[in-house]
Amino acid sequence: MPPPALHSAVLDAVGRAITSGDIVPGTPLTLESIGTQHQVSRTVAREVMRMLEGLGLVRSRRRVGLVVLPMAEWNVLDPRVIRWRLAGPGRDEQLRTLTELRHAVEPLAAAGAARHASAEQRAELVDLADRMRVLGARGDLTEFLALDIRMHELLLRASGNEMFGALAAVVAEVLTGRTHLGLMPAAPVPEALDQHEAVARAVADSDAAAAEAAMSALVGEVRTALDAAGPVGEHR
Amino acid sequence: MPPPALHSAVLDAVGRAITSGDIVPGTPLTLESIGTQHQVSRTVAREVMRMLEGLGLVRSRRRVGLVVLPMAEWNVLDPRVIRWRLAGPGRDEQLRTLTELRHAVEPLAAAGAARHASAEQRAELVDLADRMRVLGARGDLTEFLALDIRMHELLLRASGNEMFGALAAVVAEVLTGRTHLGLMPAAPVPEALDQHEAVARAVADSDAAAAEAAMSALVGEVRTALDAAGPVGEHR
DNA sequence: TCCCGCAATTGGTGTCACCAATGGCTTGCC
DNA sequence: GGCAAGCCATTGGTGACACCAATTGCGGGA
Repeated sequence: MPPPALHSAVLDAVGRAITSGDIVPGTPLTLESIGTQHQVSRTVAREVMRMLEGLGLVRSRRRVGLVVLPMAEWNVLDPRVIRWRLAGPGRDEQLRTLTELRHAVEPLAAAGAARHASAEQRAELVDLADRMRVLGARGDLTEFLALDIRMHELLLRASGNEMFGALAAVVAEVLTGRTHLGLMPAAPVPEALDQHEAVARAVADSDAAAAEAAMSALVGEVRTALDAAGPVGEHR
Repeated sequence: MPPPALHSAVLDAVGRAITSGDIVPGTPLTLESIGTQHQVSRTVAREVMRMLEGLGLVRSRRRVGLVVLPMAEWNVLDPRVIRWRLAGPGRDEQLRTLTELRHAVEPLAAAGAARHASAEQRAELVDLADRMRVLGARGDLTEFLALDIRMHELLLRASGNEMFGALAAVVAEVLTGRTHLGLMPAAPVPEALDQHEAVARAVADSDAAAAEAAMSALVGEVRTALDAAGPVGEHR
């Protein structure tokens, strides 16, 4: 329903080219080259450039053009950057680091949710866990994914800390990426279902310590599963 | 040395106005109004708008203009947003949530650094801790701040996880904000110096568990100090 | 030969005028 | 009173322009 939006298409193309490594850091681009390359006017190239600058992918310098920045400067927590990088090479490494981040954040967020969640939120969490079990048994991965995302988003947003809430988009990208990349088993393993239910229950019971432990176990499980499934990115 | 850059000044002004709450979510802006308000052409207003859109502060809709989004949509992890919000009302709440985020992330990052840091990085950490002790005793807050930032950035970047590294800018904003807002004691408390040194030592010794514990204690200290210092934002 | 300084070139920065598309709002018909 | 059609404000996109800073390369002097 939103019209294709020209500049966002160009942004996507250039963003992918940079994050995938097709354009090496240090390479200078020009508005002219972007414009002609994507059949687009100078003005929209400028807007795209501003957005890329906001994502930390490039820096604009006079007389020199847009220099592509090294990865250390990238806004690797921005959902767009995550999506691009999950689609390119190094997605295993990407999933590893993101899962580690989840391991740091989500247990504390679950504990926070156990303390601060509203009655409606607690009820929805339990309901979600139940429906996940049903859908998991049926093997409907896309619907399961939607519930999974919803549950983690709910937990992060109910944590009483907007910083955790801001990471909901990150987790959503990770989950969808993991599913679409075929890294999920055909049917969710029973442990995962149990752990989701344990988290929901602990939050519903306002048991912060239990919620934190359950969430920690859940993400830890994901971590070992990732290590077992795709140890492709052997580095050093 | 970078020229003042016109659009970034406008971005700053509008960003501050939104994050401070002067412009309530739902309010429609127009490029025209932004342009005339800041004596700037429509084109640069458009670029500013694109950046604000990237920060999740506004969404642009045809025929309506730019609608200011609710706080839940904001990119609260972006350093610019953090700086703006730390300068406005609600900075206590802001510091609380950011410190909680640090509590989640920095201990794990320290553990990672103990495993992955290079020899140079380990040496610099120990050196930084030593110099912090010297400067702390002398009471030079601004120099101390620089070392503090450097140390935390080093730890996050050496963690072996770029996601943690991306939070270095966030931590830097928190530390500078805390100092410039006068929330630091005239001279750093001895405990803080000890804990920084303990972290540096543990990382140098490749003792991940000790590094994690020391960092957890350090951030925990900050947390209780904040609670004690400024319980202004009594909410519920 | 080497270094310093000056000047030309290049490409971002900012402005302007214009047209296309769209969607909220109003008007008017049924 | 409800619904449909058309108006028009406002963004989306293009092209051309003046301006200025920094890079680069040329030339002259030591």
